[in-house]
Amino acid sequence: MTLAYIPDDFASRAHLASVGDALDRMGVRMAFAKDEEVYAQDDQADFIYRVVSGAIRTTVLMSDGRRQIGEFYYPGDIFGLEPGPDHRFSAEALCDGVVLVLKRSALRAAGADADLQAAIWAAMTRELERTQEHMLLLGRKTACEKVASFLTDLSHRRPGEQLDLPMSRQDMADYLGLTIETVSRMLSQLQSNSVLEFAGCRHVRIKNPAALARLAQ
Amino acid sequence: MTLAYIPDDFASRAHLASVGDALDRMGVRMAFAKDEEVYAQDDQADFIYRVVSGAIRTTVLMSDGRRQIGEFYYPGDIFGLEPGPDHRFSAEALCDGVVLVLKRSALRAAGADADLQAAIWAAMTRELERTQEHMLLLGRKTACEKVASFLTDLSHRRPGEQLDLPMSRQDMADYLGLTIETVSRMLSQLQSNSVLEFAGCRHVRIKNPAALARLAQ
DNA sequence: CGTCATCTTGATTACGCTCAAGCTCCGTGG
DNA sequence: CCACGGAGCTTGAGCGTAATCAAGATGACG
Repeated sequence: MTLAYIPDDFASRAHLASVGDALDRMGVRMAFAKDEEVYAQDDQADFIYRVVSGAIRTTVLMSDGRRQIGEFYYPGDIFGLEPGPDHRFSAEALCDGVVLVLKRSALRAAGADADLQAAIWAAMTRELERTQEHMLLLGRKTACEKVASFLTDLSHRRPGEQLDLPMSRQDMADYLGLTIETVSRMLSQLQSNSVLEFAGCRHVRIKNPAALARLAQ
Repeated sequence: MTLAYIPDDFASRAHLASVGDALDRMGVRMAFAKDEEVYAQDDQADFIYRVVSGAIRTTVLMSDGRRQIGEFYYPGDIFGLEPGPDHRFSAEALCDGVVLVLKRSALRAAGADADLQAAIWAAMTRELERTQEHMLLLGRKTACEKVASFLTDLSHRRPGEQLDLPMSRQDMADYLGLTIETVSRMLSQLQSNSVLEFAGCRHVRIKNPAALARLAQ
């Protein structure tokens, strides 16, 4: 990890935070290389983070190496919010990117910046909603529904003509509770059904969003 | 649902909340019958709840009837905490029981009751930790590991010589992302391996907690 | 004591996993 | 610019775990 940018009057600005995007003004920009760790499991949860560019995954490991991905985060998303004192998941960069980092104590010291507090509260809300939706997916959906749900969700979070996938098939598999082979098969099947069209394995166009949403249940 | 107990000077006491258990003094006791709904999916999340007796499950349904149970709550547990404006899951009584209910606005009006705030924060922390552990279970554990994890967890939350299960096999299955048949088979297997001993299908004794914990991974 | 929901057990099926080749694509260096 | 190499992806064959379908057994309650 390398410091990409530190505001020159970081400390003195803290108390001025009141309007607009406090994170932008108070935070420190840090660049992360692909697969670099932003924070580790059991680290103290002293900071909050926002993705500037690139993408982030949060993961938990079992002793035998089985892995579960908790969530993917894209530019604009806030992550690292945990009410407890330490992180239960680790966070890593999916690809090279930049993250804005803000110490929680600085946040408290700055007092009630209404906008920032609202943004954090909104992020916690989204976080919980997504986690609960993820539990339903893991517990009760079929492989096809899982993959369709994943793509539908991603397309809503990253609108655009073409969807590009910053994560590997292994990352998708560990997010969906599947194997890479099953993920690959489902994607191939969706392509042969004319729901998707791939232009290289990391670039998809959703040809039939309605059908995809239907398959996602 | 029936009102079981309303403090006679409910309103006047609110501003006195400062030490001890504010929930006890400010909350309203309500009795729920087995399978009765405490709150519904998409209800406004205006209240927080604490189990006094009995047990509660939170559930989410798919359109075709598939069900996922988010969590079980036992006496002393706080539930219904959601940062968003409405509930994503519904909550129902597993068996007849009593729940203490406190309106959030009353909570805010009462100001900073340090003990209560700390209890709520601790509950949110536990909630998130449990949810993340639950995701790992749903996504990456085998049927046997799921059942063993469930019993190990339950035994820690409800210590005692004998463990009694307030939920049906269907509830366990919907919590673990399995079918009732698989749950039943795993329990039978654990009994034949002398890890468990049943005295009726709702009462278990854990004969070998170490083995159970090992199977839970 | 009888009835019915709930739970257990058995037989069979199927979905997704494992193991095993190939293939693609991308970066690298000649 | 193209050949090479290798990680990551796809596809195939066979298997295994858990689901489904189908009887029975248990036990709670009137």
